[in-house]
Parts: sequence; C-alpha cells; structure tokens
Amino acid sequence: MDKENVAEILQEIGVLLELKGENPFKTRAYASAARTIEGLSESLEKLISENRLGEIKGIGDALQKKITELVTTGELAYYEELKASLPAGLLDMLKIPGMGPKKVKAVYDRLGVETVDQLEQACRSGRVAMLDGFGEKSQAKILEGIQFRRQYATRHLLVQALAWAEPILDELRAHPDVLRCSTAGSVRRFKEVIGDVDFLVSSKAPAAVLDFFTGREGVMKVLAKGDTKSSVILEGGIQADLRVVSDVEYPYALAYFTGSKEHNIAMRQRAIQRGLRLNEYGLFRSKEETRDPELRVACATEDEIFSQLGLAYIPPELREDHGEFLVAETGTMPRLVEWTDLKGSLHNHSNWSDGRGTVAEIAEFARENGFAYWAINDHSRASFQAHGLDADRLRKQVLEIREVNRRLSEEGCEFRLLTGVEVDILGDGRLDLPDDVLEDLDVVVASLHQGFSRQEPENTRRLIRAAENRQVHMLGHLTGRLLLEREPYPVNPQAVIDVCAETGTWIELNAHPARFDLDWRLWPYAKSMGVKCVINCDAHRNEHAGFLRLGAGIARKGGLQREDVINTLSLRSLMKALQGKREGGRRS
DNA sequence: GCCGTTTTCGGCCCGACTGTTTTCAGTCG
Repeated sequence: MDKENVAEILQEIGVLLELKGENPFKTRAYASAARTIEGLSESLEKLISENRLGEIKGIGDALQKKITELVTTGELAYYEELKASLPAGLLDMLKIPGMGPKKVKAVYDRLGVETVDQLEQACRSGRVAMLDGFGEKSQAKILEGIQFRRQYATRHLLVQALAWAEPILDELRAHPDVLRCSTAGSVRRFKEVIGDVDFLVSSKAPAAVLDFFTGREGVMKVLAKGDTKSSVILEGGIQADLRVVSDVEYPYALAYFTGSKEHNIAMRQRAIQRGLRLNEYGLFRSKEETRDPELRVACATEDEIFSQLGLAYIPPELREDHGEFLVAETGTMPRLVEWTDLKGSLHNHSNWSDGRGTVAEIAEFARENGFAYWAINDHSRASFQAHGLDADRLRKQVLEIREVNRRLSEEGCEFRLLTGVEVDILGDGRLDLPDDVLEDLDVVVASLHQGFSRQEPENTRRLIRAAENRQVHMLGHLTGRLLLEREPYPVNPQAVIDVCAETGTWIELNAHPARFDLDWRLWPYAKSMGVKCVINCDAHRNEHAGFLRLGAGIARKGGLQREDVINTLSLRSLMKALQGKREGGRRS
C-alpha cells in the first residue's frame, strides 16, 4: 500500500471519528498525520524497515502501529470496524455546505437518515426543520446545497480559478475605496487544485467594498455578508470570499489568509516561542490573545512579519509547512525560478501529430514572443490516435525544421527551432523509435502513454529503462495524472528519480494545467538528488505557451531555482547540455 | 492521538458569520 492510500485512509478515519463525536484533537491528529504522510519524500516501506516512522512529527505510538499494519498487510482492522459502525452515506452528507459532523450525526441519530437522497426527502417533508438546532432556514439551505452539489464541481483547476480571480482582482484594485488588495488562500499559493478563491482588501470603507463585491456582475448567490467579510458563489459555481481589514492590519491578514493552515500554525507557534501572539490582526507583544493596537509590533509588509519571527521572507508558493521553515531560518531564502527566466519549451507538438500549428507558424510565434528556442516534439507512431510519426515522417519533419532555421538564420535571427520527438515508452520499456533515429534529433522526451492498468514495479521498470537510454534527455509527464480526471498510474517516482540522478536524465515538469507532473511535492527530493527539471508547456497550440507561467509557479512550490531548470539556459548552453547528456549517459 | 525550554498531564489556533436561540452551537476557513 502506497503513501496516497495510507493518507486517504487516515484522513477517512479522522472524519469517521468526527462523526462519532470523538475528541476533535484526536480527529485532527489523524488528519494531520495523513497530510504528513502524503508529503513524505521517502517511501513508507523504507521508513518502517529502518524503524524511523516514529521520528516523524505528529506520528506517535498509536499511529505508528496503524500505519505499519496498513503498509505491511494492506488492511487495518481498526479502520474496518470503524467503517462498519457507520453508514457509508454519512461521508457524502458531510460534503453538503452547512452540514458538519454534528448535524450529520443529528439527522442520522434522530431521523435515521443515512444517505444524501434520504436527507433530501427528509427536508422536503419538513422533518429536518423540526429537529432541535435546525429550523426552516437550515432545511432550505441543505436542500439548496444538495442541488448545488449536483450541478457544480467543488474543485477546480488552478488555471480556471485564476481566470475567475484575476478580473475580480483588477476590479478591486480600481475601486476608489480599496487601498491594498491581493488574492489570498490557495490561489496565491498556486495550489494545483482550488476549492474557492479568496481576496483580501484594506479599506477605510469596508461596507462599500463588500457591497461592490456582492453586487458585482457574475455573482450568482450571496452566501454570507457581514461587516468585514462576505462569501459569494460566482457563475460557474466557484465560491469566492472577500475579507476587508484596515490598512494597518493588512500585512498580518494577508499572511493569515494566504495560509496554508499548517503554515499558519507553525508561524503562530514561532510567535508564541518568542513571547508574541500572531493572528490576522497583528503580531502582538502579549502572552494572551489580544488585538490591542498598543501592543502591536509594527509591520508594514509580510516581509517584516517574517523578519520579526527570525525568518527570511517565504514566498507564498512555499507556505505549505513543507520544509520552508528550515530554509527560512537560515536567514536567506534562495531566489526561486521566475517564469521570465524561461527561454523556451522543450516539449511541444505541431500539426505533424496532434498539435494545431504548422512548424513555420510555431517558429514565428515563439520568435515574436521573445523565446530563444522552441522544440518540436511530436508523438511517435505507437501513439496512433495522435497521428504519431514513424522514422520516415520524422526525417521529413526534421528537414522542414532545418529549412525554417536556415531562413531565420539568413534574416540574422538568433531564435532556433529544435528538432525532437516525444517518443513512446513501449510495454517492455523499449522506445518506439530506434536509437539511430533518436540520435539525429536535438531533444528527445520519452513518455508513457499506455499501460495505465499495469502494476507499479512494471511501470517503474519501463521508466527506468527509458531513463537509462543515453539518447533520452528527459522523461515526460512522469505519473500520467490528469488532475480531477485521472489518477496517476502506479509508479515509484523516487526509484525513477534515483536512476535519473545516476544517468543524468532530466525530468519534465509538464506545465499543462491538468498535469503539473511531476508533482511539486517531489521536486525537493529530485533537487536533493541533483536531478534537473525542464518546465515544458507541452503546447498543442500557440496559446499554450502561457502554461509556462503556471509551470514556473509549480516549480517554485517545489523550491526550484533557476539553476535547477534546464530551459533557463541560453541557446548555446542548452545545446551543450543536450550534447553532454548523451555523452554522459551510463549505458544505451 | 500527539507533544514537551509549561515534559507523562493538560493543552492542542481561533475569529467571523449564521441560525436558532435568548446566550450559544455549529460550520467554515
């Protein structure tokens, strides 16, 4: 059983315990352990065999035993008993807005309601409103929540959330009563999947800003509106929250509402260790909870708050309690890669396979947009559905690309198209094209496109064999996941990273917003092993070049710097690196 | 269930908003 499965089960145990009315701190312990497990860079098997599980913060004796049982036997008796003691439908009910563990338990205990459908019936017949603690309004709200969940997704891709958030941020910025404003929450942290979008504003007239926010075009429903905050549902079905504070409070509130929750808890604890209190209203010289302005440590920006806590500024992308404090404590934060550092993309498609543009159109677009180089890597023949290229068509494409480059050169232009392929990794780990064809290409990306039903050891071996081929520069979208759509295929990424480190093979960070693959959580490990990253937009049409900005944000979440990313190199250095990989490869 | 410069018990982040209450519980972030 792998980390994701273990984390999922621990998470579920936490929820089930909540439904049972257990001590909230106990339920929280499970949830926090689940998160910790998910973020581990080492495998659970290894930690267990070396008896190091207990060294992890948040995992004590009880959880150690349960995790060991799960990993070694694939089952957990405690979990099975817990699951059997409650109807499965209760978990679904928790997802309805306004239905928390107490209310779910109440309708179950007192009305025998076990599923969302039964809850709907109970609301329609008026039985829910008659319960203590419920009323007509809660009943109507539950019905609405059920309808809403049927109609809309609850989680959205970052790219979609940004498309909703950025125009609103522009409007807020232009509003006369707005002093400072920003997105906050997971959008500001550049999480790959977003639940809702958060905004923070400082203003002397909060009511006017809140009125504007709730009255905007594109607001479908106002969920809540108070003196300082409001929640709305936007057309398209995403929730947007706005919080308005005074300008003095703004930096503290921005830090607080950017989160993550786990990062904030660590920040608060650091404050407490220094005899201070940190909340959304300020950093206070006090041992007690307070918001007395007299006691506030003046900070004009987030930067100054970190500094007061003995930390270098932590960029929002890193605020996941994922090791950022260890780095920031040293007093200097490395400069993370910026999307403007990227000089081109080394994995893109043309109309020779499943892309849209012609080679000439792509060259024109990339050149005009200031890139130094752009690779064309169409699919190989095994990707039949994508009109994959065989050796013959590939050679013809190479001629066409060279012709385009010749013309560019004549015009005195320094931009270059690079020849390449995204070669399929076949069932046994061989590549879909022979080495002598690959060696004539500038950039070879090797990817899995089939075999999702295979087992982990097999997929891992396929990727390792591809990485060991000295003609392969990098592995493309390593886990094949499609966010909110398709799980990653079973693969042991650490084992693949280890071989990439040995062979000097690079790993792609595919910047397609549904991929972001390799996951940001694995980059610190890859970096520690010396494996280089390539941020590719996997463009199938020119507009996809914009994905590079998103990919760079994800690379920042992974703590990557310019020197960790191959496509920050100039054309000349890149060509050397491409050549060097082939000469340095361990075996072919 | 975890943890310890407050160390084997007693804390564990905490405030805004809503709805059902008539002083507060539940939910949410």
